[in-house]
Amino acid sequence: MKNKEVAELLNRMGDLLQIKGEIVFKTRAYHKAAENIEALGEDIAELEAQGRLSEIPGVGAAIQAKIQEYLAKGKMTAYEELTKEVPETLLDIVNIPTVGPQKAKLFYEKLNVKTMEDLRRAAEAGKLLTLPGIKEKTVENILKGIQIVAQGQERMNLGKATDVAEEIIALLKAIPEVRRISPAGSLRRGMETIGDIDILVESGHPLKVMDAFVNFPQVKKVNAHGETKSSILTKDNVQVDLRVVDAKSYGAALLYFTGSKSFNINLRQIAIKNNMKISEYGVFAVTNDKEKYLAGKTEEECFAVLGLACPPPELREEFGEEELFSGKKIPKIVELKDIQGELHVHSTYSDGRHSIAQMVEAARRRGYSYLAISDHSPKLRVAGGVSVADLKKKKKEIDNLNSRLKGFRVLLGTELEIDTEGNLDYNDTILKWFDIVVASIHSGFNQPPDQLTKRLVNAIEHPCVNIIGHPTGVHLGKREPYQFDFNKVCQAAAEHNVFLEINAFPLRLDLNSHHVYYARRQGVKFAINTDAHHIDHLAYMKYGVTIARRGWLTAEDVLNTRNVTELLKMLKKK
DNA sequence: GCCGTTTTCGGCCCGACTGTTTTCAGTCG
Repeated sequence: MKNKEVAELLNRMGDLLQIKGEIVFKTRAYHKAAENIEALGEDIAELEAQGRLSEIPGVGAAIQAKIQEYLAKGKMTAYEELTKEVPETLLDIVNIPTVGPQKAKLFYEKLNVKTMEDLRRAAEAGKLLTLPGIKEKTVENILKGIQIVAQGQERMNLGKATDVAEEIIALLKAIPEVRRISPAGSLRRGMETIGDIDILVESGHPLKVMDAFVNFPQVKKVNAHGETKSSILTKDNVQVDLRVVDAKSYGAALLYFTGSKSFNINLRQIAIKNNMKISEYGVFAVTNDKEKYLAGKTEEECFAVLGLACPPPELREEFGEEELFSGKKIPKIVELKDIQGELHVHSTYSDGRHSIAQMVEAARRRGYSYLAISDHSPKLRVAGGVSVADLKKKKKEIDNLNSRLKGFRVLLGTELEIDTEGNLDYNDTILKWFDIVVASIHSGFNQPPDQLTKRLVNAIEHPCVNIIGHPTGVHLGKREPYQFDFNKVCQAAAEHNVFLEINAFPLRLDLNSHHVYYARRQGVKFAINTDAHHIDHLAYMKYGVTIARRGWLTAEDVLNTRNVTELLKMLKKK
């Protein structure tokens, strides 16, 4: 799919136009079109082939022609022309915190600064100070900004962000002046990766809360310290932004700071159509330039005056927008308490840290009624794949446990290796011993997409395979997903009643929410598993449920919301 | 450059913080 490439190019074009000094609405049009293309569930080349490019919101005649040229010839003349006027390297400069298009333009035009290195030298030589509106403090911030970019501040996964946020929130809660408190931003929406952490507090004494916040022991650096908004960098380089508002604005502020950006813009437009205005301070009726406060104490109240139901934060994303603002009732999406068991965990039979009995005990403590112990198969040597001889022992151990346990069922599972040729580990006779088979790829990530697609589809078509484990192989921030035809895999999975896994391990979160949203519309069903290698990992289930919610899944769409009888019946449907 | 239930022109989301000014521009979310 060329969607990402096209979006990237349009984004760059928007940025360059901004530096060039084009009107903001024109540059915004490029960014808007890029956003919509990135959120597209379909292949943009496919849309073009069907003559449906103009159906993409924000794509009009001019941008459409540019996309067509790029898809046909692999280049965009307008972009190439533009880079002759505005050097591409200025995009790196805009990326520096505190430096935006205006300053980049100024530095380029007055000092011929083209690269980040040029800028650093100009700043250190004091040349920037000769420019209007630039004094020592600005130069200092630019140099700091360059350093931050050089360090490369990475996005963290949802698990780490949750841990950091919980620690800070616990400290804030201990301040007597803090009343309501909540995470906001991408963390509250449950995104797979988080850039910085937003926290919202209700308090009548904002200054006291802010002063305490910027003096927490975790703070390495204070970026901003105001009455309603402060921003710090923690010792492990996580940016945390705190906003403090009063009771009558808390709901409106929570709504606003939760986003997404695109969701907020949609809401504001709905407000305008109804002669209202919405900001972080509340929803207001607007008549003859006068504003009257209508709502703001809670999110529900704000949505209600706009005539809308309050959507769960996980749904407030661009890719579900059409469905969200269609006026149709929002379905009841899956919750953590719907989960009745897990189907992909490891034990000491392969590379898990705990015995089957210990894993089962931990699962029972979580209120589950079943657990499939799905250890690796022999071909994955590094993970101690289970030999056939050990498998017999394992089966006996599980049978013994089941004869003793009441109201709980241990299932014999396997995480079955799909080898580089697309063959499965264990022969068909042995595969029939398992209650459940999770087939996964752990090798040959760099094969051509066709080959990877073939391996996955092969596995799906095998009569014993029930689930495809961590379907894209991504390790967030560490390893790119392997490339394959996701659409073909979805079609095969839907056809053969094979469930795609939402792997809840924070490093993976694979499938991601885009995949889930798209696959659900292809008729795919899912299983949410933690891939636990330790009893503590079972707690990661909440992250998997978050991804499922972001993909608009109901309990119906998820295999392990069923009780064990229904579960086994569904597995037989292959 | 896009878009339309006040439509084919004239709008296009809103506000805080910083650093520079002395009323504001730029950046950020």
